[in-house]
Amino acid sequence: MIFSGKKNEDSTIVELLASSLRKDIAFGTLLPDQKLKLNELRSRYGGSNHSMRETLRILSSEGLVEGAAQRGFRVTSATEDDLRDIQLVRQEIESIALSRAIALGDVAWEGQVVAAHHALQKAEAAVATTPDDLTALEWDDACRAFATALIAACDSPRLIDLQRKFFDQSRRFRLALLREGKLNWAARKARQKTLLDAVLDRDETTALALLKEEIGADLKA
Amino acid sequence: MIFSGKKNEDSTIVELLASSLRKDIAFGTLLPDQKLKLNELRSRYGGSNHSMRETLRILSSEGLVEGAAQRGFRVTSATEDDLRDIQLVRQEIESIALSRAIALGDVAWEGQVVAAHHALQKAEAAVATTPDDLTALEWDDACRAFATALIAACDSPRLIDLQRKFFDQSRRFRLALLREGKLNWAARKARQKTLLDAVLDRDETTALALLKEEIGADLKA
DNA sequence: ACTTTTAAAAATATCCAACATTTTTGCGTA
DNA sequence: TACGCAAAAATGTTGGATATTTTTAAAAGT
Repeated sequence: MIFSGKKNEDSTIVELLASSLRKDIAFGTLLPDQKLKLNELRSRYGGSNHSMRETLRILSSEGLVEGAAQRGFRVTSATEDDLRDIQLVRQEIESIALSRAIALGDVAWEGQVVAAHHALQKAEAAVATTPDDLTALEWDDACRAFATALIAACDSPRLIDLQRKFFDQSRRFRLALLREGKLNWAARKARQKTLLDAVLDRDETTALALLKEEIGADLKA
Repeated sequence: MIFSGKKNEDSTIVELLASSLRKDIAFGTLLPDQKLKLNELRSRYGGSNHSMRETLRILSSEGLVEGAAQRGFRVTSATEDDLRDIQLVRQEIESIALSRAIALGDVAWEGQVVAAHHALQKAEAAVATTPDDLTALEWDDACRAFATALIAACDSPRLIDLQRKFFDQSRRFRLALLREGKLNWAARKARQKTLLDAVLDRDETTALALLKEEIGADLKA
């Protein structure tokens, strides 16, 4: 790989804006329920009003932002109920997908999973010691990569897409837990290892239980 | 209700455009994989450059259209694989939601379901005899309303949203089956009635099995 | 004081016209 | 036939202008 790991696919302005806003929503710079006025956003992030509108449409489709006709956009709220709902959907979607992946996956898939798990271990260790923003982002990405790898072999583009979407919706909550130091690193490490082993053993029942637990622990202290 | 049943919520141009395009995609006026050039669309549906772009972003978030950076938009393809995938996701999502609804629903919910079933019966009878476009649309809406009512009590806004989204993705396929006269009205009627009864009896196992069958039959001849 | 009304300000939604950049197309040449 | 290049087409982006709607603030009436 010549151009290093993190490929910056922001080929258009709108995608660039979307990335910036996504990050700021994840880190809480833009708070839940905050009104997103076009001109304020433009002076902060740049871009024309149309680009910004398009950006907000995109974020809206990702569930990070909500728009109402004639009334503009606001950051999606993040109540206890929202958290529960996201968690529920993630558990269900990823369970279905993981079942299928366990049934369908080949050796190449197993390789992906092992690699993603390895990267995740490193990232967790790193963020546990030095929890700055950049490390946090990399850790969060590693979490996502692991979750994605687990279901990569599910043979359903739409399930994969849903997994991605809901993981992104859960970012805010996970990063908040990290910030508050409420993550149990030892327990996570053990659970992730056990999950990995169950997956490699094609032990569906155990794997699903652990996956649900992992998703739950990811979002609630 | 003063303003009759079908509330036209297209308060903005973009929403209006989106409705038009949605309909044309559902009916196959816009074909799968067809390139959607902004200027062509504008001369056909009206609206400015930006309104049309925003519209396409919306449809894109609904899975009806796909966009690639610098390469514009095209109607989402509709292969056998796509059909299978949509069907799979619908079955899984709606199963989860229906389980929850059966567990959580109250009498008011049962009422909704009964009402939606009744409307569906009428709509199926109507479309079976006079299959013009308008009747077809009303029938399709009744199908959606029934499916929506079934899961309305699932207490998960996101599951409800997913149901809506994937139902809309499946429209094209269902309307195609209708056009080709491949729907078995008698079997549908019987199945829907049995499903209704199972739901009212809170017989989860039977209800789920029938729901999956119904979704399958809805999309494959 | 407390609504209700009204007027002003702000914000959203839309359009037009222009331009830079990228992709696609058509054609001539090796 | 395949290749490369120039022309044409299409996308992405901007700025400015305007209509409409929502929000805010002030004024009026009870």
